[in-house]
Amino acid sequence: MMAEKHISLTTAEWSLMEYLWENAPCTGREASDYFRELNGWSRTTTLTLLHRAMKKGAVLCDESGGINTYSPLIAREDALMQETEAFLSRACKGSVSMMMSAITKKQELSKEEIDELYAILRKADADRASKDGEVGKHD
Amino acid sequence: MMAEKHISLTTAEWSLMEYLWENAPCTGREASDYFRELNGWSRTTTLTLLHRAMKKGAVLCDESGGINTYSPLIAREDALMQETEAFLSRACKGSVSMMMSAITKKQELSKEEIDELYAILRKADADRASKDGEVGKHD
DNA sequence: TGGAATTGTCTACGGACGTAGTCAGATCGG
DNA sequence: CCGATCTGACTACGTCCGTAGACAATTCCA
Repeated sequence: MMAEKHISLTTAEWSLMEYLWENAPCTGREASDYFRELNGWSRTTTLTLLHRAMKKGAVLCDESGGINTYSPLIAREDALMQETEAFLSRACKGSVSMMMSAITKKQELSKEEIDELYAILRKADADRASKDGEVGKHD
Repeated sequence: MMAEKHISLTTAEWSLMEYLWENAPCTGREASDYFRELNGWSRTTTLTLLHRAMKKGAVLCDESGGINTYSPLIAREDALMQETEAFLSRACKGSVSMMMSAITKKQELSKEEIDELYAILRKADADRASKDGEVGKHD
C-alpha cells in the first residue's frame, strides 16, 4: 500500500476540501462561485487554493475535457485523522483525555452528543478488548 | 472580569508555553538552555519566541531585577480551550463526536484512557443534567 | 576600572498563507 | 471567422512563522 503522505491542510484549504468532498468533481467556476458567495473570495483566490491543494496532493485535476474539473484526492477521514494527531501532539501532549476535558469544560454538550460519545467509546473499548483478546465490558 | 482575548499559539509557542507553565518564572537563559537541549534552538530563537509571545499577551516579562524573568500570562486551560475550539470548527464542523470518532479510529486508546474518558463524560453528563434541573445559578 | 562574559534588542530571510490582479490562450455566439 | 467571454497559469504582496546573526547594553571578575 502506498505510504499515506502527511498532508496538512490550512484553514482555507479545509474550507475548499469540504466543498470538494460534498460536490464531487466540480469545475473551477462552480467552486469559485460557491466561495464568492460564502466568503467573498475572488475567482482567482479559489483557483489558487485549488492549485496549491493540487501541489500538496490533496486535489486531483482532470484536464481531459475542455474545462478542468477538480476532485479530492484524500479522504476527509484521513485529513481529519492527520489534523487530529497534529492537534493532540501540539496542544495536549498527545493526551486524548486532556483534550476531552477541555472540550467538556468549554462547550455545553447536548444529551445527544454525550450519548454519541458514549457509543463511540464503547466501540473503541470493544475494539481494544477484542484485539487484546480480553473481554472488556463497560456501560 | 476582563474579556479573555483570543490568543492563538503556534506550534513553537506551545512548546515555549509548556515550559513556562511548568517552570514558573524563569530567565531567558534558563529557557534558552532548555530549548537548546530539547530542540537545538539558538539562544536568540528562544528569546524571539518569548518576545512574540509577550506581544501576543501570552507571556509576561518582569524587568525589575537585573535579569528579566518570564511567566505565562494565560492559563494552559484557556489556551487549550481556544485551540480546541479552533480545531473543532476548522476540521470537524464543530462536532465533538466527529472528532472523537476520528481519534478512536486513529489511535489505539489504552484501557486507562478509555476509563478516563468515561469519567469525563459522566461528569459532563451530570453537569448538564443538574443545570437543566436547577436553573438560575450563575456567578 | 577595564576587559570578558552575559543579556537583550533589532534586523533578516526563506517559506507558507490569504488574497488577488494580469494577461494569454481556449471557447462560444453570431 | 471574429470579437466577447471564460478559463487557467503566472506573478505579487503583506503577514506570520521558524530560525538566527549582529551588535549594543549591562553585569561581573580580577
